[in-house]
Amino acid sequence: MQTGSGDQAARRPHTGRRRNEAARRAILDVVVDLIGRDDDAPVTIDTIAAAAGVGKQTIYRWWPSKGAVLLEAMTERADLDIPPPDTGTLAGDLETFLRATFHLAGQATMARLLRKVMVEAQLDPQMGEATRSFLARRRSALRGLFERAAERGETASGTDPDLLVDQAFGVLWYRILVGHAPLTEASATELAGALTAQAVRRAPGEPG
Amino acid sequence: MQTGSGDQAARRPHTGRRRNEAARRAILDVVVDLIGRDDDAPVTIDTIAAAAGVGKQTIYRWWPSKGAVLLEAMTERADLDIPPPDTGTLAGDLETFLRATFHLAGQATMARLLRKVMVEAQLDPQMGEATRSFLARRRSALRGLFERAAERGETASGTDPDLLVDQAFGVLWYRILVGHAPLTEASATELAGALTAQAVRRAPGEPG
DNA sequence: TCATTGCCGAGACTAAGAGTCTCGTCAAGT
DNA sequence: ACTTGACGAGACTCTTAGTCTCGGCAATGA
Repeated sequence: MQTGSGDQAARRPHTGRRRNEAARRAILDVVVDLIGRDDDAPVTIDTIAAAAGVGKQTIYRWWPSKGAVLLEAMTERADLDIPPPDTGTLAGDLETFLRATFHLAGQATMARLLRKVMVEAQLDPQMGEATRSFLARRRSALRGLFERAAERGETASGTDPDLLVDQAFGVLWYRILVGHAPLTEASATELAGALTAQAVRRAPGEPG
Repeated sequence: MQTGSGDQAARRPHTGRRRNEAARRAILDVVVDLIGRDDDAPVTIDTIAAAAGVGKQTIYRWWPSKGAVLLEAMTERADLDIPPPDTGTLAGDLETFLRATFHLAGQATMARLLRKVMVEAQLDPQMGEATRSFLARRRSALRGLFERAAERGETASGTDPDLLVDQAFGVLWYRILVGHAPLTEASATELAGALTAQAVRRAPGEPG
């Protein structure tokens, strides 16, 4: 997500008062705090601004929409907390990655944040694009695990890594949005095992 | 979704003007028509009422919210168009079911309808419950295929049908909501093959 | 046939929330 | 000191869901 109108800095040197980084942090932190509360307090621009001790215009100076603020709060945490693992085997990599992912996304606050971001992505095309781009990074991280396994000769040819990736993130998002089943780390492990087998499985007659 | 206040009929015989079934049909049809249009015309209660030639109150007399109308329009089509198949093998059943499901959900109008319903489900707890209940029916239909295969002794013990089901619908919803990849029938077939193998796979040492 | 009941279309109205605009203030550069 | 632009505050517009009210009309029962 673009952070404000920094492009005019290219034309002339900056003068005047500088942006308040503390306000930026307060806004992002307040979003997570408000969403995390048990009472279903409304997370509106007004409540965010009030709780952060900030004017509404300060929010819109830094982000193009409310959804963009939510997305950045989410992105900060997701990109930080789930680095791609390297255990040496596909099974190990997958289990590590999926357990960490399910653990993070399964926390109540994060789950609610994800839901809200996905809603905004459906409502506003610009948010849709930004969200798609974030999710592409996550998919790419997971696909990398399969590709590395392929380079090691660990997987069968002809398996479609994109489908494997969508099966994994599909379960995650489907459960978060529908809420019929929790995102447990046990299910992450089970899923990792299934996807490993799916990637490794040989076509009939293919040498192993 | 409950259809209006029919419960007072239990107390005394109905008198007065009856509900207009034509208006009900017009409303549901107009919703699909509006959503299907290429121009992203707003699908609001006002535009629905106007296009259906109906007063807004008539909509709210029959449905508790706008989301409920969308959900019913969706439900009508989904329950109708995807009967559980019975080809005799898990592989055949799965492929038939998933191809039909992906085909229906992959149509532009249906996909947009699904997106809107999912958004409403996130925004309104009552809609969340109603949507969850619809999706539970779809999951149950798919899980039935696995359970029948298990009764035939076709699948391995210890595979979790709920995870298999969530992988299938997960891919569907993830792709619909994120929009990074289309829902092709080819991918349905590939997914059916993968899930079949997952269900049939034997644990090491388990007799086949 | 005629009164009662309750749905009908129409549209005014309320409430909530996203995003804009303005104002007086304050801080960073020149 | 002066200029520039971010700051908090809050009034304002706009959209949209949902409610309320009205006169009209259709089905029932006496």
